Amino acid sequence: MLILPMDKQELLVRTAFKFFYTRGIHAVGVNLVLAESGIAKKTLYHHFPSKEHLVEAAIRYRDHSYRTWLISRLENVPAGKLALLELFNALTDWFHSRVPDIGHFNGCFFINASAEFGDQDNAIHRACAEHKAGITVLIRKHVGELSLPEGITEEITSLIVLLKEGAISMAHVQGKLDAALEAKGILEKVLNCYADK
Amino acid sequence: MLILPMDKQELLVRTAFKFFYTRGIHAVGVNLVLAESGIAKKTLYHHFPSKEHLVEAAIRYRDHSYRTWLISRLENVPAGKLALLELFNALTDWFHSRVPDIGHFNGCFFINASAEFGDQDNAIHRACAEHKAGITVLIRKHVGELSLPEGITEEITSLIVLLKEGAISMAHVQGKLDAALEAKGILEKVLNCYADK
DNA sequence: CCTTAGGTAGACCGATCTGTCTACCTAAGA
DNA sequence: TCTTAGGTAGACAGATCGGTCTACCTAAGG
Repeated sequence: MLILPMDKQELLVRTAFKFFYTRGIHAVGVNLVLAESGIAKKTLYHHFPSKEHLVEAAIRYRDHSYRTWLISRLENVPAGKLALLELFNALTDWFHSRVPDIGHFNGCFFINASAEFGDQDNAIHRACAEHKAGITVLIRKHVGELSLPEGITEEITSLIVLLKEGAISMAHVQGKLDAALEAKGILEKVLNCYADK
Repeated sequence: MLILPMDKQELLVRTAFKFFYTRGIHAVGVNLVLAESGIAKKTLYHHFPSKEHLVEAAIRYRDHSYRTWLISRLENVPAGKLALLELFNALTDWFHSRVPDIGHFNGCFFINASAEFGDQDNAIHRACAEHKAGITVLIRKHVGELSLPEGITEEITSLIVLLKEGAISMAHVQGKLDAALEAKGILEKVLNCYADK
């Protein structure tokens, strides 16, 4: 019986992500990642030319796992309005750290990383912006299921994205873990408003 | 004629804020702040027992200047709905770096600082949360001018805060500098919805 | 068994981090 | 004018940073 050797590159990325997410990127040195993962520095620099590339890999890793989680949440309810409301249920579970797949809540990794790399031209910042754009596309697709006029579809998409981002901020900065529930209540009301017209 | 000696403590705080805001807190060493301000390290540690205390001073400084700016913006329009919409005009000016008082836009300093100091119990994080709570109080006061039932007042306040935080996130992470205008449009529609009922 | 090639370990490098220390400089009061 | 106290300057210390280098270890092929 052969025990498969752990893929060290993936272990590095997962370990790096865990620390970058919980403690911040500049605050975490590669030595800590190496000590925790039991991997040698030479091996890290064999796989990644610099810490920055490790950070980018951590961002791609989180982008994939977060997106995968969110997609599956939205797929498991009937398309349309219910899926849009489910988004905020999912956020609430995330805020309360009830989603093992994506770990203990510590704000949005992409917002946090953008805060540390504020320059819009920075590769890390750009990767964060692309993640957000991808999530917006996902949301827009679900809004499209409502079969509203295109202008309204865009407007609802904007509203949902703004509410979502706002809820993440309030949950993290102020510890208002039910911010997404507030947002959900508001969204319901507004959707009814649109329906009445 | 006596030339008043520059208050070195204030110069330290202003210089520190400038760098912390534009480059991040962990990414900026005290040596850089000292070199830029021309102040000696001993003087810094005479006024502040540690870098962390300097960071807290920078946060208090920003809290004061930002709050002062926002209050004056909201005071200069008729109370009520116009003031609420003016909030988003002010945000738009901020995002486009058209407000010299508060400098070039680089996201919300308090969100950024919270990202670097994620622990809710951390003094820096708590100071950021208190700033946000203070701004929410300010907004609630203006919503109160609409003389709506208390529940509705709270709901509108939540909506505005969520839209504001969401707009800040989108403006910084994705560079959508007109996010506050989108939010304003949505707010107008929603307020009309409430009025119709 | 021997060779060889490539991944691995961790000592090491110069730079930079926060924070300390001594020596000095200046201004106020006798 | 002399004393004295406190703010100031910047060298310094010890730790840690990102990144490099040499020595080694292991597994495959002849």
